[in-house]
Amino acid sequence: MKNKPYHHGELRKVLIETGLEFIHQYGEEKLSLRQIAEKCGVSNAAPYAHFKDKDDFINAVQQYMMDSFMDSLVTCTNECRNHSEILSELGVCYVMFFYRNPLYFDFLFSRKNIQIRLSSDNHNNPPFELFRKTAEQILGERGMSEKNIRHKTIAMWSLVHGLSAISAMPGIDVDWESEVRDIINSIDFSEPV
Amino acid sequence: MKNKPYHHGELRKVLIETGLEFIHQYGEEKLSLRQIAEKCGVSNAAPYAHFKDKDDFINAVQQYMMDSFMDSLVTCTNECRNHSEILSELGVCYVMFFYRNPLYFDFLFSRKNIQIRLSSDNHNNPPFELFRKTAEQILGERGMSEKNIRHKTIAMWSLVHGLSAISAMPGIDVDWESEVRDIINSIDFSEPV
DNA sequence: CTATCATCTTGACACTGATAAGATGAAGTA
DNA sequence: TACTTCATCTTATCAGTGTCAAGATGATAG
Repeated sequence: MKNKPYHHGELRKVLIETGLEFIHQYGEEKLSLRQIAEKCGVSNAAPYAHFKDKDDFINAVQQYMMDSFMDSLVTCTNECRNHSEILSELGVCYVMFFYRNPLYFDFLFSRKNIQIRLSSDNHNNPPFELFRKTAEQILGERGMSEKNIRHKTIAMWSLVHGLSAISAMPGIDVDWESEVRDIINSIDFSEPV
Repeated sequence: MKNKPYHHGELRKVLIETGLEFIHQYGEEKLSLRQIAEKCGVSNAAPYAHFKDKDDFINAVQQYMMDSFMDSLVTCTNECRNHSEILSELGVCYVMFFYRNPLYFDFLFSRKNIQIRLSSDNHNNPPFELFRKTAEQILGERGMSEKNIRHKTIAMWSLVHGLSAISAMPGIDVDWESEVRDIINSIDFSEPV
């Protein structure tokens, strides 16, 4: 039980977690590095020992959040027993994550943040990569052409991503999860046109 | 040719247009009201005669941008000659708007901005409303059930909205428009499952 | 010609991100 | 033990921001 030791010990980690909690409640645009530092009981300049600037800090928080998002997606695919439903289950998991954490959506996918994470061929987007791999496997087993697989994959991810955007908007309080499942299942992705 | 008259004349309009141009180039998060005022040749407090605060200004710019976005969508539906293709053409128009103006996407649809525009039943979203009306008309003509229409409509809008999110990401330089058309057409929205 | 009042300027305030200079103390070295 | 080193943290300071109060301007109406 330390009583304010001069060296915090795990300040970097605590700063990130405090920032994450703050964004969960108030959103990125309200975040001030000085306030986060104060909440952690350190001076305003302390964070600069661990982060180059505010963008660097925001980036670290985003990395942290992206990891937790990816964890829930991977867990979902591992737990899914019915192989044929894995794509739609992955989609529901994706959407519900942002239904539960609406303020995360803008933060994770805003152009300002994502341009750090996307390479020039836009294939360095972790959730999209997971989708792509899963979809290619499922659809490939059914003998779909490569071009068709690509289109279906992008379509499936776009649908899910767009549903997430809706889920992150204010004022949705119906039984959204079951409707999301119905919507995703209402589109047949498995057959070529 | 006025030489700096004390009263600008149409400052409000010029501020909005300057803000729009700035966001087009640099994005919302870089925007400073003082800089916009300086670009317009007025003092830092001048905007406060026309806007309550920065949020109010941002909101006005967003309204302006939303109107121009809606204009291009409505024009698209009016110009579409082939009735059966109207939905997919509307989708392509939607997506390509953000392909041409990537920084507009976050600005128009970020939770921070959109919560001003969405009522509690989330049916006050102009582009979604246009989609809904169009889809209900097209799909209704084919005798689809009401529930199915709702699901297909949300699915179609989600797909298009998600594709827009991709289009607004950096590093997409292939022949995106034709691929977007293929992707949208690869999904059959007209038949119930 | 005068009064009104929206519009604009000046000057100030608190807050922010950022940096420099110095204080602290943990960990290694003699 | 005593000394050195160096990442970590504090204090002080800077420029830039949103915002407001007080006052200057001048278009417009009476």
